[in-house]
Amino acid sequence: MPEIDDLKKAGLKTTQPRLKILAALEKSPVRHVSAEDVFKLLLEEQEDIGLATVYRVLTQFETSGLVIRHNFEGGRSVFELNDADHHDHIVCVKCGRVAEFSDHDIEKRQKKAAEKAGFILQDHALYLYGLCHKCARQKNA
Amino acid sequence: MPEIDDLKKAGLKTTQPRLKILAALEKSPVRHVSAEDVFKLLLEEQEDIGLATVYRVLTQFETSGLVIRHNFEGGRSVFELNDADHHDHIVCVKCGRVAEFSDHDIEKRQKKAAEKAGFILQDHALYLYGLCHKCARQKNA
DNA sequence: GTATATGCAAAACTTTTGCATCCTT
DNA sequence: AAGGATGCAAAAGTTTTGCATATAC
Repeated sequence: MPEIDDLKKAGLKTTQPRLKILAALEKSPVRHVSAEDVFKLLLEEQEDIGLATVYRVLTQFETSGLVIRHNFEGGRSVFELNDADHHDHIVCVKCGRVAEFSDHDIEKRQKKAAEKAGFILQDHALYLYGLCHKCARQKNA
Repeated sequence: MPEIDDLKKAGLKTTQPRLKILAALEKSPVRHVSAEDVFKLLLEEQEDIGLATVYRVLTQFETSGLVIRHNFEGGRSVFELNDADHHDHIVCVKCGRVAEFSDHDIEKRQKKAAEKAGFILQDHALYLYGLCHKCARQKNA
């Protein structure tokens, strides 16, 4: 059970809710999910885990580096598993689909820009917004 | 009164609340403000404008391009006047100070990345998070 | 005068928290 | 057994909305 090791490494007690939430993130058909989404995924599998717990656990996961929290447009947080490979995101403004990309040069330039502004860079969020090819085709609706 | 022209150009009726809110954004000592911040600025000047109106007007301003809405970490939206010069932001995770920068190369690479992913780029948000020089100095507190 | 905008209060949403109970070690 | 985790419900924070009244053109 690799999930147990993940939790231990994160310094978290291996409880049922935490295991289930981690499994839900892994099994989810969509990689980027809100707390509500996770809650619903668990409901579908008859797992009786409260929404408050989902929020608490996702926040702990974020703190321990297991997941990444995003603040896309729309007000609510979305989460994704933190695989070691860093990447940025492009979100379709019409259908919400999320694609990922990464660009080493952009990263380098970000660090430089931070230094120039007198900051020690700790983190960054780069979100592109646009129309995915499917939505671009159907201008209507 | 240049503000009147701004509103007309934006296709908005020139009402007192809209003028006052626009003026507040211009006069604000801090460039990046939340709806609540605008509301308080107006209160200080004895302007009796409801918070709901502030939200409505800021959203209209966003739609018409007069202001830009940001979703920094922390859950609530912050707004800034949309001066023609585009720039990105770096936010101090400790004191909340916001600095601005711009990098033409990053912009170019964003457009390319979007194309590569099959998207038509419409907008982007690049937020850097770190410690400003003041907060980096005082590691305590 | 007519359509639109505003204020107020209530509602809608997302996220957090207090507290009694349950689970992990 | 002891401390931390969970569930529930209530609260807190932000943003939206319904509706009567006021304002701009």
